[in-house]
Amino acid sequence: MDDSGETPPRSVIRRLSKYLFFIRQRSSEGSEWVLSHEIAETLSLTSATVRRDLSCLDFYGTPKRGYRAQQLAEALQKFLGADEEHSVILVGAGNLGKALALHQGFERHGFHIRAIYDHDPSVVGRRIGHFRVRAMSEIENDLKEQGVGFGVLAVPAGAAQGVADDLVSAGIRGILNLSLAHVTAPDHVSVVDSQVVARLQELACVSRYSAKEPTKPGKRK
Amino acid sequence: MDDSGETPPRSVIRRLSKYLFFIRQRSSEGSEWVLSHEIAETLSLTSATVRRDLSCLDFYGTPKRGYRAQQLAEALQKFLGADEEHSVILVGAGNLGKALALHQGFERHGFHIRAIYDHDPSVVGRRIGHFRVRAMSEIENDLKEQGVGFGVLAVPAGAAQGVADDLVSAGIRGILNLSLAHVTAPDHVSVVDSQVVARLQELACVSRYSAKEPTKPGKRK
DNA sequence: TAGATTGTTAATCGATTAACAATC
DNA sequence: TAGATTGTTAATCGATTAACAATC
Repeated sequence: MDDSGETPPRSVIRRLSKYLFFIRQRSSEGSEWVLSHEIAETLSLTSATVRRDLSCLDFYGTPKRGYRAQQLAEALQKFLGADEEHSVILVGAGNLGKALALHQGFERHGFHIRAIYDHDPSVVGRRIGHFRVRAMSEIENDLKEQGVGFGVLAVPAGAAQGVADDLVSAGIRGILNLSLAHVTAPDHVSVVDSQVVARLQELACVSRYSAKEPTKPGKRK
Repeated sequence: MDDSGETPPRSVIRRLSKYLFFIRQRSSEGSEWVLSHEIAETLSLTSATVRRDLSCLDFYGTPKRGYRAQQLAEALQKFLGADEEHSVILVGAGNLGKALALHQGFERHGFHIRAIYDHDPSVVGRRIGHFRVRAMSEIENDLKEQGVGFGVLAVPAGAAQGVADDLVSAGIRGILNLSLAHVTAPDHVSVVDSQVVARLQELACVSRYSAKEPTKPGKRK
């Protein structure tokens, strides 16, 4: 059943994105139908989890046939907002910020970088791709004029919370935090973390422990 | 008590990294002691979670004083392997791979990039910083000679699983997957995901739903 | 000592999964 | 129809947290 109104947990949202990715692929290969246990096997899950996750959607499968791939993809896109265009501003024009600005991945998924900002006066005005780095002080006005959605924090850890506060008071809708600092915001502004180095550290730690337990049948896939 | 031998869940490992980050900061500011509820408040957790997490360590606090910052930092470093140097190879010399190679963050946390590989013959041999891109076919020998630890997948989604398989058979210890594809590996090789665009999608989805529920006292911080 | 914080147990909460009636 | 898969309930599992004895 459709629990409209209830925010699904992040774990579910994350899986739904993966389902969408897989189903688009299957659909482009010409499959008309997809089964819950096919999705599950591909993504190392159980079919019960897949069916339960899909029950968030206002879309139903057909016993014995499965889910219509094309239509399921559309329902997922709509639910996730993956069919919409989003505006993004990038704060921090260091190596990381530059890389993101030049990386095609954002555009390809509907996230359009509207501007890049930096604190450092000697960086303001420089070119990065087709952008010219703007001063932090311009954020507030820019957002007012353009009604921008999300802010990406590619600044040093020490500066992250301060910048986040500025973005919040400028009316940002959500923050993607790439710094190692913990960033908080009021309830109406979501914060999502994405730190490559932190994931590497996690990998190093996980692998050191799994190496210690020789060949215990693995719980962690 | 110290559960040595038990692999701690990834959620705990992730938090422990954050504790380490915070405690180093506190320590560098001159604090001799840290309290569980200080850590908790800073990171939006409860003090019970912090104390329970820290009980994985072979290190104990002192009732009424808290934890010695310097020593707790050392215990965390040792537990997480954050005091060790790690070798990493990078597969994929596109925009993302280039950015990581030039980004100082890896080095600064003890992850040394040993080599960069690419599938495309027209890219092999090119310079990226002080690296020269190597051919995929050289991975196996290189790993044998140098005993490399972790592989970072910065390749297109369609190529990810294939490259992962190659890394596994070459004896890699763990894989950091930056592609949108789901990647699997045998139990003894851990896979950790880190996809910036996926986190942006998550943010867009979360914020769209939190916007709908007007001012219900927020569960999600 | 009195008061506060730790380490840990037991209770709660939420997420995953097994199982099965409904159904094509 | 017989067989297979969905949607959903109930059971299980694991993670978080409240609560408190131990202790400095």
